Amino acid sequence: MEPHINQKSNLILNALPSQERERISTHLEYVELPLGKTLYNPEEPIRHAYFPLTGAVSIVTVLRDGSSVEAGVIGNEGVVGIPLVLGTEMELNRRAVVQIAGSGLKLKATTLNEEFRRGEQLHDLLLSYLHAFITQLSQTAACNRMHRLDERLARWLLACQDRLNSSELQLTQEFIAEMLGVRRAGVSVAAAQLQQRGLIKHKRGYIQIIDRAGLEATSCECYEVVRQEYQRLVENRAVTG
Amino acid sequence: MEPHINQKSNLILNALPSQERERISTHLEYVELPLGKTLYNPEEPIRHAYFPLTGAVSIVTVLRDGSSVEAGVIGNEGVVGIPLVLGTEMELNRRAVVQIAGSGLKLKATTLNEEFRRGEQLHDLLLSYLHAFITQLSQTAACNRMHRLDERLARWLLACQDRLNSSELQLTQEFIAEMLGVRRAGVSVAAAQLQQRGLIKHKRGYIQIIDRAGLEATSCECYEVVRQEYQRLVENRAVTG
DNA sequence: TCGGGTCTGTACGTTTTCAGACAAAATCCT
DNA sequence: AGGATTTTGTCTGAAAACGTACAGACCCGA
Repeated sequence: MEPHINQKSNLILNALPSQERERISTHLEYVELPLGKTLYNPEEPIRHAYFPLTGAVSIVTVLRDGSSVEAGVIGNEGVVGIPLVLGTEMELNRRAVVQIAGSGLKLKATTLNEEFRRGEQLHDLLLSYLHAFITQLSQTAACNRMHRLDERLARWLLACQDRLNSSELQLTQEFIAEMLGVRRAGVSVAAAQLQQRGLIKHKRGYIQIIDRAGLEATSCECYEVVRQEYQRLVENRAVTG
Repeated sequence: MEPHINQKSNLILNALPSQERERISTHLEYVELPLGKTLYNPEEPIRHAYFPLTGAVSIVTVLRDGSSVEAGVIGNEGVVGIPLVLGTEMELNRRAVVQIAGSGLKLKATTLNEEFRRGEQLHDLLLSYLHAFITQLSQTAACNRMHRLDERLARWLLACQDRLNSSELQLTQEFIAEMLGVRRAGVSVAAAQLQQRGLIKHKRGYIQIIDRAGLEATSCECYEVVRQEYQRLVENRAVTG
């Protein structure tokens, strides 16, 4: 159902042919990804790419008034630091921040670039992943405009759980509000509503998903569309690649 | 100020070294891009890439209820059909539709792919352009959530004018509403407000920009952020590349 | 165990946008 | 010129989310 759950490995690295993977492995360094850690900021050079093993990293657009809105999420199905292979080492408007604590493997910017430019399997896998990420971005752009908060919250919780091994999330409403680009009080109301319908249970700094099917029914279509695209482009390749 | 205005050439093709450009040129076919023409639909194979010379193409996310929201715009600074080089020949959730009538050069999907995979200059230029496009998507995602309609309308009109040789746009409020993901009546009110402040003049199916500086002041920051990124990544390369 | 900091639930009036509708104006076609 | 069609301006009441505020609940460290 959710193939990228419960795997303590990175799907992109996994899909590499053994020779390529072994060569790259010698450059990989294990890192913890604690909640809230910033992997890069707008206008700062990106020094490493991160291949998450567990947990999730949020890519958020930062506005001039300091507010921020999540544009996409990256878990073990992807990699943080795509700009490095696109020929630039920074982003003007985005921050990468750990949303669910976990761990990953990091690779120096220059090494990633060299490997990418060899034009072997990593090259194609990254581009394929990128397409799925772009689908996520464009779907989120529409979602932010058209869908109600409760639908978007349900979508967001589902996407979180996909990157998690359990149904329990350690997140404050304040953090969620910043991701969804709404008031904290708004999240409070929406969460209460989901709980009242028996879909989640929540207390201070904690949300547990009780009824996943129910959440999927409440969520806007965006969850499903994005999931489908990742499955088509990343997970299938990970098997056949 | 707006280097990609007033050039009847495509910046990506322009930036190619002469040998590469000549080789590719033999495969290019001139096409008109009439207002409203659909270049591809969700879940349909993309058969050609389009390098606009004049006019602009809108990439819109299509939702299940048939409504749509613009995710990004592509003019002579870019190319329509990026998925082709990312290893897939379709998009699940997006449509490409001509927003400002013009013309372009089209290239068969397979040819683009072959050229891309040679790993020469086209490869790098497309990826560089892609990064700027991603910046546009992520900025729009935040913009759709955080900014008021009048600010977004101003932003949108500016982006249109950048792809145009004149200050006059042939567009109905209905069309604009669909791009911005709002009601037609909302656009009517917002446009009246901009006109009352002397920034634009509009009548049936027509908008003229009167005070560009004023529009820039009214627009949200998103216009400027995206413009800057295109300048950094595409236009500078077009000169030095 | 007590106090300070953090997090949550809830309230208020306000702003923005919505849905739907209708008539006036502009344009097109014959 | 006349009628049909398209486009626009405006109206109504309603929904959603806003900014702000405050008190209660919870948690942690001294």
